[in-house]
Amino acid sequence: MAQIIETADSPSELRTLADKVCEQLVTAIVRGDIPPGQKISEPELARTYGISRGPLREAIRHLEGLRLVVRIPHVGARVVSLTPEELVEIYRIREALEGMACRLAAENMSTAEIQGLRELLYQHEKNIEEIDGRAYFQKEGDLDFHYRIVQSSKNTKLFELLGGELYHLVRMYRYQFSVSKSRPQHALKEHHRILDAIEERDGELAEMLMRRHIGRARRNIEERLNPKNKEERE
Amino acid sequence: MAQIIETADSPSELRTLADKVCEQLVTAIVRGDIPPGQKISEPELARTYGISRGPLREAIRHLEGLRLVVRIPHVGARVVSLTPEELVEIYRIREALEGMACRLAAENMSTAEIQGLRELLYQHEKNIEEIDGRAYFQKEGDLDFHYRIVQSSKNTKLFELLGGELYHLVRMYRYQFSVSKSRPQHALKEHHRILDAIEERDGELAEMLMRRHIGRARRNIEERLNPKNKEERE
DNA sequence: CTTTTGTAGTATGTTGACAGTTTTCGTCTT
DNA sequence: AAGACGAAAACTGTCAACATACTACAAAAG
Repeated sequence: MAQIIETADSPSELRTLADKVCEQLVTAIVRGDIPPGQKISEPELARTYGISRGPLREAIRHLEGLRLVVRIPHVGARVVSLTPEELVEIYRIREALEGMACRLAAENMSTAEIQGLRELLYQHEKNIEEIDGRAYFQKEGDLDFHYRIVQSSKNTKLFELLGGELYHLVRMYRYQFSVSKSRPQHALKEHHRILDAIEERDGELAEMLMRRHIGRARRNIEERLNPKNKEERE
Repeated sequence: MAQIIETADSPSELRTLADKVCEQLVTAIVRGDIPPGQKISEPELARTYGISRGPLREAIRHLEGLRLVVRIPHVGARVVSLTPEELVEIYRIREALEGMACRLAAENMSTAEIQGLRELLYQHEKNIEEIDGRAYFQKEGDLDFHYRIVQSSKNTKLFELLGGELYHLVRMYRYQFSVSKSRPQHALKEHHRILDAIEERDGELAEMLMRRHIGRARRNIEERLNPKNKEERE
């Protein structure tokens, strides 16, 4: 019995049941509590969250738009199961989009935002040392950095796109494939370099570094998929 | 009394009312039949389409995901009214994304697809001569070209993104601001050049040409917004 | 005359029930 | 024993009614 949990921001009463349930479902799917490929049973979920099927169906329709579920008329909805190929596709898109976001961030990010982001990185550093590595930084911390940069690009449409469906899908991947021990210290160093470029208002460099950064992550994934053809990677 | 009109593909019966109405509403909004900023009255629309509010609400939820309407809890949904700034933002995103799509298309497009696309361009040429210019080409024809290239990039996620929400928003802009006499012949020539590069499998050049092509369109928009500061554009 | 407040009206949010389709399971046939 | 047919159960799609929140208008107070 999951029940609807009120989230910090947004004054609870002012949001519809569908909105609240949708948010619950997003986190449930992203965290893998509802595993990929699983059928979404309307009656069951309605009982679980203690609501009727009306709002639930609206929530599912929204999840469909977020590409988190796939719906077939008269059959039902299933949680998406990302193929490795699709994941690589998403990383290619991130390469292009976040590269651009980084360039814009270098132009538009306020000094206060830069300082705040630097502090976030220091915090990440501490977390890595403390827990000797992986969990927090891997799962959400890293994405915080990227999220903030996109936010600071001041391109609202870009933020909607990357902060919306793509963001959720990448988060989902992080939890599911449990990114394991993939170079947290190295990534953190790259984050610092990117922020350096932004601080110096060098948009061109910032874009390049971000593209490289994400490109490396993509190649990391590709390698894990086809461990054989290593000779092909540059 | 609009009634639900059956579309060619997809066997009517196999789709839900919500899906059909959603499609109807998309075209109605894109074409401006429901003008930007207009309130979406559930009872009124339900009467109009002869359905109940249940499926209609699901359709609206989907439109919200497509960024075609903005919804406020307990208040209602309104058709988005794109600000010129947002439009420029979208064109910046297209620049990055379609540039990438073009490079991928140069790598992955089949010769049959290339030939089909070339024929489409010849058809556009004829249309421009016949009707002395504007309407068809401006409104939908041009986007067909871009749509097909994205399709031929063989990156399904990219196609979902550009062929989904962004595509509808750009289409909407075309109808609303009625792009007027903005260089159809010139654009067509650029299309041919882009296709040339794709045919020669020169991804780098194809990407550059596409970025320029969209960039010009963006500057075109920017100029119309701020006709004063012309000196700023490069 | 402007502002405020209360009430009526309307729209949104939610529910439960009904209709039609799909899936499942048991039985019968080959 | 394996497959096909058929009936029952479960689920999705749709609807109409109820509850609640907002909106608008009018009357009263400053």
